[in-house]
Amino acid sequence: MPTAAPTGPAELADIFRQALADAGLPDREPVFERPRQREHGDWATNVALTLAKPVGRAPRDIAERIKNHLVLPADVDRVVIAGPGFINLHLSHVALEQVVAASVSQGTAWGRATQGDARRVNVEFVSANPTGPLHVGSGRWAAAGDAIASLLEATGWEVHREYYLNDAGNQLDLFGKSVAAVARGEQPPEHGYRGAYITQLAEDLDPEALDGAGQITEAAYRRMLERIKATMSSFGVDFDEWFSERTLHDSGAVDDVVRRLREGGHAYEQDGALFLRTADFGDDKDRVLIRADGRPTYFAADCAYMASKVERGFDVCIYLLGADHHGYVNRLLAIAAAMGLKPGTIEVVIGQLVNLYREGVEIRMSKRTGEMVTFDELIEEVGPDAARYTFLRTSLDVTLAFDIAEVVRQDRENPVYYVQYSHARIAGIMRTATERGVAPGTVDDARLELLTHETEEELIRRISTFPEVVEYSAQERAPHRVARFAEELAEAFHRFYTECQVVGDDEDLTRARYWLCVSTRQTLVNALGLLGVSAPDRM
RNA sequence: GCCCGCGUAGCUCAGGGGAUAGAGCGUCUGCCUCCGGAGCAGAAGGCCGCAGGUUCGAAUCCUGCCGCGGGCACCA
Repeated sequence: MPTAAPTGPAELADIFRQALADAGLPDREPVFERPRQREHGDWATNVALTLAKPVGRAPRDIAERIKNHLVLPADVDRVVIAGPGFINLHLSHVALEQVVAASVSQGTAWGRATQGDARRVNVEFVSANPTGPLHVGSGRWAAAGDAIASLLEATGWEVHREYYLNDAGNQLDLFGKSVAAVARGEQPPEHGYRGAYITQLAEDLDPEALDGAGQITEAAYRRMLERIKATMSSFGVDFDEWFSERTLHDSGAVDDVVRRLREGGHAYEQDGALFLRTADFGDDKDRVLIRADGRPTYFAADCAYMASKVERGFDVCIYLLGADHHGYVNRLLAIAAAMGLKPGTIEVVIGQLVNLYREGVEIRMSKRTGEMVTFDELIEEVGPDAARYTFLRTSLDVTLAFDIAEVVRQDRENPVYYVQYSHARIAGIMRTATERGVAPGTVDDARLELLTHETEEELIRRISTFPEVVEYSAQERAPHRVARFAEELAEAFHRFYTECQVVGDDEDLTRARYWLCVSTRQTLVNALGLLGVSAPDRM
């Protein structure tokens, strides 16, 4: 049984480059892609098309010349010149058998890749102010940040998941004052916090027992933090670190970074305040580090926070921010430039916001009145799997229309169940196989060459693309690619299932199909795992 | 006004410069003596916002315009 991997784009590129040289054609890096149409084979390259102009010959003629000089490995069955001059490669059945064997033997490592020297990446996400419960919008960042982190882990990065806690400054004070006011039976201050959770906090925290507003603030903050942690935990997101802004002030890190920026010549005083020349590095205007009254701004803490990340040894720091914070991108990059960081060290990923609907009717959330659907409530209503999947199947570049009624419905309206159902179905087949006394043997002994039904080959081809999907999704910070892949994989499986009886009279065929099921199940588990969605054996 | 994102089927959305633009939902038609029908097969439904440009080739890249969302503090 073959254990090697099928020929991929990297090997093909080398082979084609050699052919170009042997054919006396100019050197060019051939790009291989997966053709959309099945008839166009497993890999296609347009290299002949790109050479047509410089060489001054028809693309199909060039393709013919390249083809005549190709020295191909055994698992490439056919080379076909098609259309305007594409060179299509068809892999043999042995290549498919290799995929089944490899996915089974690699198990949870299937689809993962390693880097020579594991580089460290900090992924910071959610980081909502601890002045209220997380709202639904934060759910998108929780799901996406966690999935991006998982994707980076799967491609060989050493990943640190981090939540930045704004536990210093005006907003927290205002939050404390709001709770204290309500506890005394007064109205919260103007622009203060209100809503049921404030009332609840005011009732729970006895102002008599707490000496002054400072302690109320502290107690209320602790409660909110615990609630946020509980929410993240119930959603299955596990942060390596809850980084406190206070520590930056208390340790002198803020003063430090301000001093360093000043020494670097990037800061100046005006109107009694200290400004950082962020405009020199692409920002719209310079930003205040130290206010005229001597207090550092939130922006100064941001500088210290970035410095902390770099000092902690991260090669890359990803900030996942909502579109309502996109104005921060340039100033964050400007800080990085002012600190002399290598380009690419700081990377900001922007996600568009979430609009909530119920049965097509938009639910307007108002922070001012405190009326909103909290993330807790959403998880409670739709469950963590459906919530995660819905957040993740759409590109972060698109404003998400999250219809609670649709997501909560446990039927085919929700793609997450379609994917999970395929896994449960496989588990069901496994149970049947056991009941009927099937002895599957090992994948290496199975006669995988029997898997020649069209739906079997399609399923294996789909499985074979999983490592590429993982790599591309990680590189593009695009977890929705994994979700879409899972849907396509589930579809391929359901078609196979409809056409092919797994547990049947033919023992060899039963064993071969059994291992194809194992391969599919492993791929589903690995894909859903990257998204933080469970793969249930029964539904 | 400036900055960011989006505009693709009735709705929600995929689509990595390639070949005949896809899926789910909704609508319509079929498929359960057989491993899970939360499934499968099929039909209908598209000037890919508009106009230019680059390219052998543009839904994809560039420019302009239109529309929608978000952002433009010595708040965080």
